[in-house]
Amino acid sequence: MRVIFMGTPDFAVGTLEAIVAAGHEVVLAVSQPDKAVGRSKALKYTPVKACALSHGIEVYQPRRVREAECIEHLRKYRPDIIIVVAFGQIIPKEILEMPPCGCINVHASLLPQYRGAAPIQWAVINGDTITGVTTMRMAEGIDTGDMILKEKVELRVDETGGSLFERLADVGARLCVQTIAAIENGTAVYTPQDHGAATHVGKIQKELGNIDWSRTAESIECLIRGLDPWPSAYTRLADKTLKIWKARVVSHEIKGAPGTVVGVDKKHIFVQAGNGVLDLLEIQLEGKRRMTAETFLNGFALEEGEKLHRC
RNA sequence: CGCGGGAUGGAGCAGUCUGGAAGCUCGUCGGGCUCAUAACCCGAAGGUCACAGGUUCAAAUCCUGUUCCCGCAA
Repeated sequence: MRVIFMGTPDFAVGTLEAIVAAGHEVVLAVSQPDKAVGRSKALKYTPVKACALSHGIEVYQPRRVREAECIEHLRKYRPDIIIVVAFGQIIPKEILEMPPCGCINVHASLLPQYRGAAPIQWAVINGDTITGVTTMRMAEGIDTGDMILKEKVELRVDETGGSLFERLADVGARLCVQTIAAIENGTAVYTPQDHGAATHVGKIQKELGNIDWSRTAESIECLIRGLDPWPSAYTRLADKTLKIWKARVVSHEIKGAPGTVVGVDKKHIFVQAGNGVLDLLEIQLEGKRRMTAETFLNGFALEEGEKLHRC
């Protein structure tokens, strides 16, 4: 099939690779404009752009796909199908109706749950035990289209946003190729979503990682994993930002006010949460690199009774 | 040149302001204690103080340039 692929971040790259590997003719890759990134503020290709170029696929980076000029540009490529994976812009009706086989989206949740921007992180943050990937034929609303294929994925106890990202990206790539095949040979079944059961999740705001120590130890631990590797859960220590990369719930005792360091030994930092105690296992102080609590304590005199607080 | 922090034995840090003998907490190795130990005690090895210039009788420390790492911002 003649495919137009629309996507931007790493999550979409595997799917693009899989479509190419499946032998489809990707006639155009559409990605968001390159952005200045990193300390040097250098412009960087989006992951999808980099991948497309390495396959010799033409790349198109409109600021707004809904503009008439962009829509007409896409039409010239006469796609049979358009695949959209984490593109980052709303696709207008004209494009949705353009290809004969429709616009297919790969979404990293079990729809109708977690419609919206950051389903992966939220599954971890909410402590879910199961999530998955759904492919659908896109409709005008956000993630409201009829579902085609769905695959469940179980979350591990140490699942992070990053690890789940990779796993779901793999599943999504495979599912997308299967979906295209089903559409091509006419066996695709389109199942409407139960709109009444739908839930929505928004973009991850950095501020979400600002730890509220009065919350339960379990929910903080899930937050830490969900926001790893980006944007990370953090708190404040010695007037500096302290990122927390890994922690473990060790008890449900209350020994002090939320945020209080209730115990320190050579390898552990015990912090009071709302309903129990968290052992901080891997942390990163502003300006320093990420390290285990043991390593951190070799050079930092952390005293029991010290307070961690919101920024 | 967006803002800021940093580079010191294998790891994490102090020392830099106020130049003048390399320090702390660990790890490693050897020995001791112990039923035993990741615990404790004793001892040892291990560092061109990121790199390149400069100032000085003397530079980890002051000046100039370079490289790399990290936080913020995007």
